Amino acid sequence: MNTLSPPSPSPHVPLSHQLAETIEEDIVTQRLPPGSKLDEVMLANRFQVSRTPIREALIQLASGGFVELRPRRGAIVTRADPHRLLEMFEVMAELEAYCGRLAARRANSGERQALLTAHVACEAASHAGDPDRYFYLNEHFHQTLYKLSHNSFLEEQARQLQKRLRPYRRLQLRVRRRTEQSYQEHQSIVEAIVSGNEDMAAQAIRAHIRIQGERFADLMASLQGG
Amino acid sequence: MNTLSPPSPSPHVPLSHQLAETIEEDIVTQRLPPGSKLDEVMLANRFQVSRTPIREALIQLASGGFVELRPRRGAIVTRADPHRLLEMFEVMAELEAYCGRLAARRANSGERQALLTAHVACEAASHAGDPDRYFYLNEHFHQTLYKLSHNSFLEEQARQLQKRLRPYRRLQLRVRRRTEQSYQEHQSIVEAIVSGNEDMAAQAIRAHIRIQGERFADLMASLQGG
DNA sequence: GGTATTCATCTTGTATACAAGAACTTTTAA
DNA sequence: TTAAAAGTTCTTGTATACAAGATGAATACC
Repeated sequence: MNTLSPPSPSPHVPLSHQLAETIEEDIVTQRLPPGSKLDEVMLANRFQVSRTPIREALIQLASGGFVELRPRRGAIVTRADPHRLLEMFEVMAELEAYCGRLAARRANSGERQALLTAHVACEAASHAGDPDRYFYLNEHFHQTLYKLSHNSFLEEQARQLQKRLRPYRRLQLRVRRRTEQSYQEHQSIVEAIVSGNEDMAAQAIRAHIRIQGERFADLMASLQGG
Repeated sequence: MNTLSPPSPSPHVPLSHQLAETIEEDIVTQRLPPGSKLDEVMLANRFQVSRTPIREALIQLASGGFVELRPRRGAIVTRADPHRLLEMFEVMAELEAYCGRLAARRANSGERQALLTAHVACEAASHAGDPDRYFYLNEHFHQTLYKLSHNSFLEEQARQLQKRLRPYRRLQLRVRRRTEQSYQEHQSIVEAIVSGNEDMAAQAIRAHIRIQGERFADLMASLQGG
């Protein structure tokens, strides 16, 4: 037995894992909208595999909250009702606010610079009102924030929830001048963290995330009413 | 060999789900300690089922963070290193603190009474220094707290993490006079929530949870050193 | 005509079969 | 004696087979 070289991570990735990632991507990008039925045979044919890895992928997705497994009645893409989404945004706001607080406390100068860089990168897309590009850069900005917390578990939790809320956040940016407003909010966040103001960082982030939940609620209400 | 109780017969729930619950219970109660190898054939024999539902259960457990799936090399019970656990306790502290804040803001008088009842129930076990009984009642107290947040998503997240940290919290209560101290801390929490003092509730809970993480770190350090 | 019931079909849940990589054992070379 | 190499066994990953509940259609009944 060789004790010097550590066991290298197996290069082999199970099919079910790859399938889960692919299907999850289809869900968060709305190619598979909430409520879609996920027929095992259909998916098996589509990906040219047997039902076994498909089922295993669906179980992973269910554990992540992306799909709902109804015993003996198949899987559907989770459809979150507005109230549930508000709750999720509430939790997201707290998680991110805590990331910000820790970032303000723990981030070194290089990391603060990285956050600033990620922020500046958003500027052009914001002013141009390019929601797709802004969406991408915005995600990067927030993920940078998570990393600066120096708490990898918190970072993972935040990323997971970010992904889960992705379809609903995406909608927001189509609202008039939302990208510019979002960018302004980022400005306050960056200032607070760079200057090491924990409370201000937490408060700015909380407000930033909450706005999305509330806007979503408004949107849903208007759709109900119209 | 240790007898792991078979899954309870429940016709409409998939086997894999029951198996996952049973195995998870064995993990959080340390009947399957961190690092244990989870051989698929062995588990299949033990539960008198085929490997298929066993594999599906393991995937669910992996998504919940209870086991680690190493491609082509089998599953083991997750062994969290001390640093990781500190991180998890940090996040738990924030989640629960937020539960407490929302509870102080939102709970009605009946709910406040329920919390008080759950608290008082802990008293006898605390003074008797009965860690097992206190552990059970303590979990109920905290779960009541989660419910009072009036945010079911937050409640679920908190319960999940509570379960995941269970093996490590359980250790704490064996420490001398820890049950009494825990009970005292609960006292401050209850007072804050009943009186509707959000900040005090959040702060008291944060401290309460943090102590566990820090005590755990101390314990690990002493084991390392000795 | 509408509703309940029975039967055929389809889909899911579990078991078994087979293929391929990992672990272990034995052999061989220095 | 130690270490590398080869061969064997064992375990996991995927495919297929089969059983049982769910869906839907046709029929019987009011």
